[in-house]
Amino acid sequence: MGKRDLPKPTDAELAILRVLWDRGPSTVRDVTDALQAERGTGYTTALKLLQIMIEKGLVVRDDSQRTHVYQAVAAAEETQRQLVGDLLERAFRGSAQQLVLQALSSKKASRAELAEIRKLIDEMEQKAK
Amino acid sequence: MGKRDLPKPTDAELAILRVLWDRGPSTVRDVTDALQAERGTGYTTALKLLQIMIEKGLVVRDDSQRTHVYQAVAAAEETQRQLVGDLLERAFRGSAQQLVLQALSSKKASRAELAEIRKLIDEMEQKAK
DNA sequence: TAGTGTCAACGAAGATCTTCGTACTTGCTT
DNA sequence: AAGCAAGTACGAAGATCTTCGTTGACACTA
Repeated sequence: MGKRDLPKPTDAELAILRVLWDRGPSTVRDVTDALQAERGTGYTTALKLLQIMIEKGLVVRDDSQRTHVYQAVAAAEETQRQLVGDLLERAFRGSAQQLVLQALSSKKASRAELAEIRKLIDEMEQKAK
Repeated sequence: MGKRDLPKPTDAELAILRVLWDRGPSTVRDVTDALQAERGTGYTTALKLLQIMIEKGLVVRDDSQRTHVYQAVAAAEETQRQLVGDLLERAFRGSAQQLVLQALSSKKASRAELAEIRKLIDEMEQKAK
C-alpha cells in the first residue's frame, strides 16, 4: 500500500508545500524566509504548521540533527491531481471540459499556452488509442 | 461596477450553490431536501448557511412571502472561474497547462471528452487570432 | 379557538485553522 | 562556567466553519 489518503492541505499548508517542492528538504528557517515576503509568515507559525503537517502525514522530517529538516511526502503532481480532482467534483460535477474552459478563460491563456495544451491533448489521444 | 468581490464560498456553501444553480430560486426546504441525501444536511443547518451567505453577498432572497426564496448571486460559470483561478495560483503557480494536465489525468478523461476539449482549444485559438 | 405543523431567527457548541507568546533545550563562544 | 544565539515544543487565543437545539411567529384546520 502506498502513501495515499493524505488529507487535503489547507491554504497555509499548501504555501509551505510549494516551498518544499521548490527547494527540496528544508529547515523551518528556510521555509520561514521563503514565506516571509509572500505571506509575512513568522518563524513559530511555520514551525507549528510543519508540526501539524507531520501529524497529518503531509511531510516527514529528519530530526537526527539539532536543526530538523522537513520534506513533502507527496510529489507536487500528486497533490495537484488531488486538489484539481476535488475541485472538479465539488464545483464542476465532474465535467472536465467545463473546468478546462473556465481555467483557460480565467487565465486568458496565451497562444503559446494553448499550443502546448493542444499538444498535450494530442498525446493523450494517442495513448488512449 | 459589477457584483464582483464575492468571497470564495466554503465547502458547505458551494454545495448549496450547486443546488441553487440546478434548481433556480429555491426555499430552505428545497435546499435541505436536495442536500439531505448527499450530505445529510438538516433544515436549520441549511437555513443558517443561507443566512450567512446573505451576509456575504453570495445569495439574495425574496422575503415578501412567509416562505423565503433564495437565489445565487453569481452564475455558476463565474464562481467556477473564480475557484479554478484561485487553485491555479495556489497550487499551480499560474501554469494553466499543468492544471489541465492534472485535471485530465485525475479524471481519466474519455476520448469523447478529449475531443470536446480539443474543439474548445481550436475555438480559443481562432478567437485569439 | 385550541392544536398542529411549518418557518425564520438566534445563540451556542464543537471543530478546525492560523498565529504567536513563552518556555525550555542545545551548542557555541569567550 | 556564563552568556548568547538558534532551535523546538507547547499552549492558548482569535477567527472561521458547520451543525443543531430552542424559541417565537404564523397559518391552517378541526
